[in-house]
Amino acid sequence: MTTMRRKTIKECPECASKNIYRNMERGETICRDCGLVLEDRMVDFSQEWRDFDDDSGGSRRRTGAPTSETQFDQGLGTEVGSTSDFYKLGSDRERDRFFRLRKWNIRISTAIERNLKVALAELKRVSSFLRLPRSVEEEAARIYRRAVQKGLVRGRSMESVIAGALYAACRRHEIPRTLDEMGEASGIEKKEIGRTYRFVTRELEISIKPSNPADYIPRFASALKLTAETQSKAVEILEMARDIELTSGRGPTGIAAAALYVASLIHGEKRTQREVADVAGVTEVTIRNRYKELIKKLKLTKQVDKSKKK
DNA sequence: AAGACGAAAGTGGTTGA
DNA sequence: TCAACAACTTTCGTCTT
Repeated sequence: MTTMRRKTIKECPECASKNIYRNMERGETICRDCGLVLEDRMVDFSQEWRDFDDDSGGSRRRTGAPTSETQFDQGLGTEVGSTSDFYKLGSDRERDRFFRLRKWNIRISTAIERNLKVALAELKRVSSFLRLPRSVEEEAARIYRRAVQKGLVRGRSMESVIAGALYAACRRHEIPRTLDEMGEASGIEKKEIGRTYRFVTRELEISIKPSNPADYIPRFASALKLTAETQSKAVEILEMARDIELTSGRGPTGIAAAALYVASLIHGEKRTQREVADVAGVTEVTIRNRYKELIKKLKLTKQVDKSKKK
């Protein structure tokens, strides 16, 4: 069996710098010199764990596969006997008992577990589409499992609960995806995802901090091919904005987009409002509104004008 | 001609009586 | 349960580069 491994990058293809920073949690690899996000959107073809049935197993096999939230039974399924055990049994009574138990066990398991199996396959599909790290995937699976146990899926589609769980997991790990992205990946309308997300987090009492606009910056900046300086300028702007309470109550993506827009103006690598709006999933109007507030309240007018004259 | 700007009306969600 | 409300969107006409 061949296993495709993710190539380890040692040097930045853009500027040949070796100053590479790898953030496993976020699934991102970033060049510290030019700010290029190297692996953010790379496909992970690697196997999640080794196939224990292959012929290289044998002597190396000590325990089973690691337990995992994304295996429908945590990889520790039980089955009462197998039909070959049947012949080891003595009396008729023992045989009766054996079959009864076996039948029941299968009946109980299948309903719930078959659902979980399908659900977790869907979860994996969506999460790999979005290139989410395993930690987030596991968290989402944990949330989904609890939702099923509490009967929260009833009256809702399985897919929307999956999407909601993933959205929540991303937020908890501070690598938020927008509802638009989640919608695109899952094929569920973003309204619906938002609804189930709120419902599930409320019912399961999962508390989630309001997301920090700065969490969106690396991804947006990378999509717009902005330099590291512009990116850190945007973060700087966000910090200033937060200090004077410009950020509360506003949609975090809009603020992040506006900060990036302003930063791109200041650093003379201008992007149109349209371009920034598209990657951030907001409208130009929202960017304009946030942008006006920013330059007014933060007195950035001079900086923007200065770079215009160049 | 493209981009930026701003007014006006509409949408979906939250809040408080 | 309903109405007021804030944030954001859509649409469109006008100004600027």
